[in-house]
Amino acid sequence: MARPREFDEGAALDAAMQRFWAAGYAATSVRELGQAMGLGQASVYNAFGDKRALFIQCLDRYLDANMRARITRLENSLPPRQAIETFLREIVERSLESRLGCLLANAALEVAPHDQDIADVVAERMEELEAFFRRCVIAGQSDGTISRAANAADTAQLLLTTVMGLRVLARGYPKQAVLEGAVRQALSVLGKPPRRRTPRAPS
Amino acid sequence: MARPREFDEGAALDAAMQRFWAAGYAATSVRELGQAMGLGQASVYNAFGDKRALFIQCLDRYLDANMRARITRLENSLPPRQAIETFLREIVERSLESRLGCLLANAALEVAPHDQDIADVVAERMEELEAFFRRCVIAGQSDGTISRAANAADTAQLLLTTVMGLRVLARGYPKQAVLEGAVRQALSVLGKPPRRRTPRAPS
DNA sequence: GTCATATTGGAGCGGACGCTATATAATATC
DNA sequence: GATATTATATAGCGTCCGCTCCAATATGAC
Repeated sequence: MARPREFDEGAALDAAMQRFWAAGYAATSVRELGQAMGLGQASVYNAFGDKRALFIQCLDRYLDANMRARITRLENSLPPRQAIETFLREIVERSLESRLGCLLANAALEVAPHDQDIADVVAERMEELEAFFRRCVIAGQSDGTISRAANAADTAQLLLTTVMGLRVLARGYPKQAVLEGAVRQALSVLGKPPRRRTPRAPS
Repeated sequence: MARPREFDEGAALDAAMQRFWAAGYAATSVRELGQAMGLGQASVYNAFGDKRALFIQCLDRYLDANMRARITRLENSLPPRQAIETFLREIVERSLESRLGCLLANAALEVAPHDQDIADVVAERMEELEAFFRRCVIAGQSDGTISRAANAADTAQLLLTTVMGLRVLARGYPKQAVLEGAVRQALSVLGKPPRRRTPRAPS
């Protein structure tokens, strides 16, 4: 009953996401976004609302495509301890490839303190990541691959904090030795990795 | 030989620093800065150069007055393990008081990737904080208050990462239980705190 | 006091900002 | 094919941006 869109909304959102990711919210203009998306400004506003609404859609898309997809993939394909280890190691890999860091961390610092809606999204997703770590720790303690000495909630909170810290370092102090050392030491709180197939929990 | 300044440069820098700290670099205009500093724009440019130069001066001032001063104070007044513990606990306290976070972390995410000079400052100061933690860990291992099981460099890197992560959470997910749990678990890598006055190192 | 120098307030530069109004083009329905 | 509806392109709205010019003002050196 009307003229159809000439562009792929998903691809356009991806392009906008990349700009916000690289340059931040305030430093990215709607004109730049439109250019990156291959759209005129009118189409941007027509399809996605204003700049803030577009940012929220980009943030959601980023989190679904990156964080949540990674959680699902690792949780379904690896035993819990390895899921944690792989999660952190993948972040180090990405951080050494580029200085983009993490759009969630960037948004948490730049936008969340001044925008309640975005703050809610950020908090919700951080909680989601924390919950993933907590599930993994508890499962690992059950199957004997993670020490029962450490409190699961505390460990999950440290892992969340470590991820966010790594993302800051990725943009501001991207030294391989630092990232890898931090991860190595963070993982040490899980206890020594099991050498046998079905090791006993220490206590 | 000329008309003197009518304002206190330090106080003006402090006022500008607060604005950058709270709102970020891009989202703070020179007009706002001048207003907060009690200066006309001409005086701002005359005394501090352009916006970017002013930001760098604010960042330096922030780091000297906060990070470096704290390092010096703790290192001179406390034994090494307590210096680490107090550093982290003070950050948690500050994070629960306000959502300001840390100007260094904010700058690392927002500005460093696009400005080499600022990136250099950021990296330099991160290295400084890392070195503080490393000194403390090594000293604590010498006096027996910190376990020798953990690698000192790795531990310092984890502590640096934890600090940066806490600063992200402060702005985006400021839950007391999360901050405290993360710190508790991060400190656990130092080994159990000594109960006796002069405990032995474990090995 | 005179002069040279530096600071200050205010006006304003050119340009980019977020966003919108309007007019045209393209489609599904009937 | 006429109509209703949406998408696109262009132009432009008012505002704020970083920054500068300029006249007025206030000091130290002589």
